[in-house]
Amino acid sequence: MRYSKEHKAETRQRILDVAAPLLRRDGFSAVSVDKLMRAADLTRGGFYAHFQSKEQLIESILSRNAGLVRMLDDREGGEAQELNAQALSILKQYLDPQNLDEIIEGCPLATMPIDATRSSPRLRGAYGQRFWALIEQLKRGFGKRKRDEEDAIVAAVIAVGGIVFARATTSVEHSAKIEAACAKHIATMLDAT
Amino acid sequence: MRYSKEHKAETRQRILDVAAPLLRRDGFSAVSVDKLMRAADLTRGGFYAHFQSKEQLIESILSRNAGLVRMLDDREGGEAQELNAQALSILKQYLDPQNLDEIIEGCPLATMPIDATRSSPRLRGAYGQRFWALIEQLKRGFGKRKRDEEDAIVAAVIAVGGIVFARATTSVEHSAKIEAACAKHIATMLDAT
DNA sequence: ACCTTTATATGATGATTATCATATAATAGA
DNA sequence: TCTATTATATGATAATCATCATATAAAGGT
Repeated sequence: MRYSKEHKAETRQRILDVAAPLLRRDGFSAVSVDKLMRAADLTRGGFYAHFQSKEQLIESILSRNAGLVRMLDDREGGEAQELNAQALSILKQYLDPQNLDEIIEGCPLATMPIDATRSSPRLRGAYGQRFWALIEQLKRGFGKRKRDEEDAIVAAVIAVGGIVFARATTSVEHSAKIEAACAKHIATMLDAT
Repeated sequence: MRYSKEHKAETRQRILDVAAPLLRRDGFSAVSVDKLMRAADLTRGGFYAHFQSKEQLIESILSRNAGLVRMLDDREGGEAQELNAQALSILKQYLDPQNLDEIIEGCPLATMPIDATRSSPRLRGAYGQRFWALIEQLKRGFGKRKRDEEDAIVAAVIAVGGIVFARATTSVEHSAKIEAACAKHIATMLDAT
């Protein structure tokens, strides 16, 4: 080997890190291999030494923990009560209008659901697994009632959906109202648990 | 004029009707002018006699009432109580797993939020207005409490978001669970109103 | 210092894109 | 029947796409 042992792995990682936010912002079809490699200070030719195809790159990105799922993953352990409080605090932060462009651009769940819907079963499956991982994480903090899972599903839909729809309008007033209503409703749900 | 007076208007309408489901299913960028005109049994050249640009066609489509908004629009009038019951029944139908591909493919709110997010302010504004129209319609049936609007927002996010995320996975079990949990939660919310 | 192996770059392919200029076809009014 | 006018079709442009074959460059082991 002529390049240092880690060189290729580092480059691969760099491609992933550079491509991920581009794909979230512009969508699967608007980000060409050429663009993303240029963004990583490389040229398109080398891409296929790291990934079999553009689809496989996207799958790698969809399969990583990121955005809201990662935020919840980073919680410390604790009793259900405490996990619940942590989740609530994270969801509030997630739904803070100040983060609409910042944090939120980093969350694949909120930025790629329709891209995933229109993609191959493979990619749709990868997205679905991440969404379900979110639900499982929310369940962790809940009590042992029958409606655990249902409440976790609804909380996930409200949190991520709130971002999706808040982003899909030009009215900052409407955006703020959507986020505030979603945050409040989640707080009510989690408090009542 | 050599063609009958209505001819051109009819053709324009046909283009809109054919293009709308294509755009919802495949997204703004995947539907070329060529494809959509062929689907309307025409050729790409004529397109620009009807629309200034592809963007303007999309704006026309986003501005029409369709999907869930139309379903609620078609309600008969009545007292708040009755409007509320009608809305609940419509939302249940909307969230019925049986309709995931059928009715749902027709709802721009559930199929285009991310396309809108990534588009010009003009298109994002058109989408946002339709989403807010849904919220206004849901408010109609509610009581006069302070939380009217907040509840309507949350109901809208759960209904449309439920469809968005149910569609974004390959697992029919997960899809069904998401839709069921969303339908049940909306029922609880509206009953309590 | 050099050679061999591997990472990246260059150049090319054939397909597809939005848009427009120009050509054709269709028919209402004369 | 003919003509003037308008709706649609054809052909072209320059850009972009994913992918690959081939060329170059980089540096570890000798």
